[in-house]
Amino acid sequence: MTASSTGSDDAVRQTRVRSRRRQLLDAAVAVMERTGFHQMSMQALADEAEVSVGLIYQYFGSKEEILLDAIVGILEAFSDQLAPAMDAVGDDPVERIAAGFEKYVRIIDANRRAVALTYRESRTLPPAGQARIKELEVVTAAPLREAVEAGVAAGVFTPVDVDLMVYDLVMLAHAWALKYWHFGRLYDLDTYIRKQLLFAFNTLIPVGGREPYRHHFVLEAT
Amino acid sequence: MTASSTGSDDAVRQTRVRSRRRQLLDAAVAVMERTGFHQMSMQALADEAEVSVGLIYQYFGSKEEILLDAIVGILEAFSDQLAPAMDAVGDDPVERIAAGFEKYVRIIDANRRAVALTYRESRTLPPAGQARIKELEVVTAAPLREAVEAGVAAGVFTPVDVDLMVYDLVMLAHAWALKYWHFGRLYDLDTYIRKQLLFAFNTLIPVGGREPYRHHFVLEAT
Amino acid sequence: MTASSTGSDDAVRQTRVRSRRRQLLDAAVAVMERTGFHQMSMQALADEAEVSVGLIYQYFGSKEEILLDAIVGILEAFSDQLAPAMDAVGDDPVERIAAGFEKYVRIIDANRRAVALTYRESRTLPPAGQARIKELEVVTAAPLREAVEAGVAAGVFTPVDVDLMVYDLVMLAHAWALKYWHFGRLYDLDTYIRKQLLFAFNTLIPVGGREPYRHHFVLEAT
Amino acid sequence: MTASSTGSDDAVRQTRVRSRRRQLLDAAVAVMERTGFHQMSMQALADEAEVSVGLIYQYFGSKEEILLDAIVGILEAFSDQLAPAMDAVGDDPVERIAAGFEKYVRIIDANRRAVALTYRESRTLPPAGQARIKELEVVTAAPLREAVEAGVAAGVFTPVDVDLMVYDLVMLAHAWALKYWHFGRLYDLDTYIRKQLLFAFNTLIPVGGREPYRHHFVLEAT
DNA sequence: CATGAATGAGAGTTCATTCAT
DNA sequence: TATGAATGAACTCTCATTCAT
Repeated sequence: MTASSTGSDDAVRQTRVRSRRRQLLDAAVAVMERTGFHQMSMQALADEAEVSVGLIYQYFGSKEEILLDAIVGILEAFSDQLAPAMDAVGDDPVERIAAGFEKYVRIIDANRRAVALTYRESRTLPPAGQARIKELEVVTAAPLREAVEAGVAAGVFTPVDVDLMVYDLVMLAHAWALKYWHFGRLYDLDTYIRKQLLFAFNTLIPVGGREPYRHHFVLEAT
Repeated sequence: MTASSTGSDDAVRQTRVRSRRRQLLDAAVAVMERTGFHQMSMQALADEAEVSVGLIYQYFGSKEEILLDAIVGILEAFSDQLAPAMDAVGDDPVERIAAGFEKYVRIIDANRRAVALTYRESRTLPPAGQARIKELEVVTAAPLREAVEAGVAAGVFTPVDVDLMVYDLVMLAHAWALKYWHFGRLYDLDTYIRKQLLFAFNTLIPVGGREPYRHHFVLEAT
Repeated sequence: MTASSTGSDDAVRQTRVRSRRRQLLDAAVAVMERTGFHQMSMQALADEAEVSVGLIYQYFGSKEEILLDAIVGILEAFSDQLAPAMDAVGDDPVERIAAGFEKYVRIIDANRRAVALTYRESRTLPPAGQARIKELEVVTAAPLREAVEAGVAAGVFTPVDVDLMVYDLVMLAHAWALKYWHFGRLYDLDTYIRKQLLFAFNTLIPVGGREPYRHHFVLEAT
Repeated sequence: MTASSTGSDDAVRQTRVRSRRRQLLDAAVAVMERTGFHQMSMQALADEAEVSVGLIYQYFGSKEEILLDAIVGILEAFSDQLAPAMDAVGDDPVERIAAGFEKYVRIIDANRRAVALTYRESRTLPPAGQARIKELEVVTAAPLREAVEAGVAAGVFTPVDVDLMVYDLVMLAHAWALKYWHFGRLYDLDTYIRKQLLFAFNTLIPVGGREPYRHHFVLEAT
C-alpha cells in the first residue's frame, strides 16, 4: 500500500513537475519575445508565470538552462509535427516536399517570434548548448532531406546538391520569421509558401517533369 | 595664417575623432563577436581598444549607441562596394546579378561574424534604431533589385516576383554567415556562391535562355 | 482560518517593512549628518544599517527617495508633538506660545543635525519634493500660528503681523540648529529658549500686559 | 630695462590673474545657484565661464577651493559695504542699527541665492574652511555688534544680551534668503526690512525712549 | 512545495584631475 | 597662457541566486 501509494505519488509528482516546467517555459518564451533573454529578469519571469522567484529555481538550475530548454522546446515542435504532416500526403516526393515545406513554414508562423528568439539568443548559451541546438536543427530538417533524396533517387528531381537544397528550404522557411517585417507586408502566409515552393521547384523539378504538378506552378507567371 | 592654422586644427581634430571612433567600433565588433553585446562590458571594450573606459564616453553617448554605429558601419560596407562591383561587369542582367550576389556574399564572408551579430543584436536597439537598420538593409539590396527588374523588363529573366527574388538572394547570402557552421563545412566560398547562383538562375533564366550562360551552369549536375 | 492567517501574514509583513524602512532612514540620517547627502554612498548607508546595498533598493526606489523620506520624517515629528505640548498648558495664548516655542526648540535640539540637514539638502530634491517640504514646514508651524491669532483676537497680544511673527519664531528656533556652533557656546538650551521668548514677547505683549508674566521676563536685564 | 619690463609684466599678470579668478568665481556662483555645488561639473563651469577645463586648474587648486573662495567672496561683500553704510548715518545707535540692518538685508537680497548657497554648501568644506567661514560671518556682523554695544552703553538701548540680539538680527536678515519662498510672497524688500526692525526695536528700545524714532514705529499697528 | 527577503558582485556611466601640445 | 583628450576611481542601481521560513 505504502509502496503503491508512493508509486502513484511519484507519477503525480512527475506530472506536476512537467506541467510546472511547461508553464514556466511558456512564460519564459512570452517574456523573452517581448524583451529578449538578457532583459528578462527572473522577477519578470516569476510575475509572468504568477509564481515566486524561488520556485523557478526548483525546476531549473539557472536562467541559462531556461533559455536552452525554451529553444529546445521550440525545435521539438518541428520534430513532432513535420514527419506526420509529410506522411499524410503519401509517397510522391514532390507532394512530400510541398507538404513538408508548407508545414515547416506554418510551424514557424505559429512560433514566429520564438524562432527569431532562437537566432538572437543561441550564442548566449555555452558551447554544449549551442551544439545541441545546431544538431536539433539538422535533425528537424531530416524529413525534408529524406524526401529530396528519395526524389533524386527516383529520378523525379534534378540531381541537385541535397545538403544545399534542404538548408536553402530551411533558410527560406526561417526567413518568414527573420524577415517578417519585410515579407509579412508583401504576402500572406499561403502566398509566401506557394511562391517559395515554386522557387525551389524550379530547381528541383526538371522542365519536362513539371506537367503533373501544374497546380504548383499556376502562379509562376505572376 | 591664424585662420588657416585654426582651420587645419579643426581638420586634424576631425580626423582624430574619426579614427578614434573607428578604433573603438572595430574593438567593439571584435569583442561582441566573441561575447555578444550584453556580455561585453565597457571595461572589456576599453581593454580591447587599449583605452580607458572614460574615453569611450567622449566618443559615444552610450553602449547602445556603439551597437547601432557598429551595425550601421557594417551595412554601409555593402552600400559602398556592391554597386561598383556590379557596374564593373557591364550591362548584362545575368552577369550583373552574378557579380552582385558574388560580391554580396564576399562582403558577408569578410564580415561573417559581424553579420551574425546584426541578426542577434538588432532587437536590443530602440525602435528608431531598428527601423534605421531595416531601411539600410533594403537600401543595401537596391542594386540587386535594379538588376532583376532590368532583366525582367528586357525579357532576359522570367517575370518573377522581384521582391521575393531579391530578398531570397539576400537571405541566401546572409545564410553564409548565419549557417556557416553548416555550409562552411560543406563548401568553400566560391562553391557556395556558384551553387546558390545556380539555384536562383533556375528560376530567373528561362530554359531556352540558359545557353549563353553555360559557364554558370557547368556544375549543375554535381 | 486561512483568511485570518493570511491577514496576519500581511500584517506581519507590513510591520517588517515599516521597521526596515525606519532602520534604513535612521541609518541614512546618521550618515548624512556626518557626510551630507552627496557624500553618502549607498555602500556607506548599507554598512551603517548593516544590510546589503541591494536590500536598500527593495525599500526605496532611489537615493533621492531616501532623502525625501528622511526629511519628511523629521518634519512629521513636529506635527506629532507640537500641538499636544501646547494643549497641555491650557488656553492662555502667552502660555501656549511659550510652551509651543519651547517644544519646537526642544524637538530641534533632539534632531539638531537632522534639521541642519534639511536646510542643506532640500534643494537636491526635485521640485515636487521641495514643494512638499515647504508645505510641511508651514503646516508644522500651524499651532503656533493659531495661538498668535488667538492672542491677537483676544487683545492679549499686540496686533502684530501674524505671518511675520510666526516665521520669525520658526527661524529663531531653527537658528538653534543652524547656528549651534555660535549659540551653543553661549547658552544652554533652557537659557536659549527663555531669551528668545523674551525677545518675541517684547513685541507680542504690550507693556501694560506684562505684569502677569513676570516669570517670563525675569532675566530681561541680564 | 628687462627688470622694469618684467616688473610691469608682473603687475599686468597680477591684474589678469585677479580678473580671471573673479570671472571664474562669478561663473561658479552662477552655476552653483542653478545646480548646487555637487551637481556642478568642472565642464559646466568651464562652459559658463567660456574657458577650458584645464584653465580652471591654473587658477584654483581644486573644485573645493572654488567653493571656499566663492563663499568667502560673498561674505566679503558684507565686510566691504556694511560699515560704510552705517557710518553714513552718523552716531545715533538706533539710526546705525536701522541703517546697518537695512544694508545687511539689501546685500542679502542682491546675493539672495548665493547666501542660500552658503548655508547649503558650507558643510562640504573641510573643517579649516568651515571655520574660516564661521569666523568671517562673525566678523561680518561686527559693525552691528558695536552699534548695539554703543547703544546699551549710552543707555539708549535696553541692556539686552548683545550676542543674542546681534545674531538674531543676522538670522532675520538671512531669513530673507532662506525663506524667500515664504517672505517674498508676503512682503516687498522695504516692508520686510521695516517690519523686522520694529520687531527688534521693541526689545532694544525702552518704551519711554521710542518717541524720537516715531518714524520707525509708524507702521507698528499694521 | 512554495515564498520572497536578502545578498553582493558587476553593470553602465560620470567626473575631478592631469598633461602633452 | 590655454586647450581638451585622456584617465580611472567611484558612483548608483540591477539582478541571478540563495535560504530561512
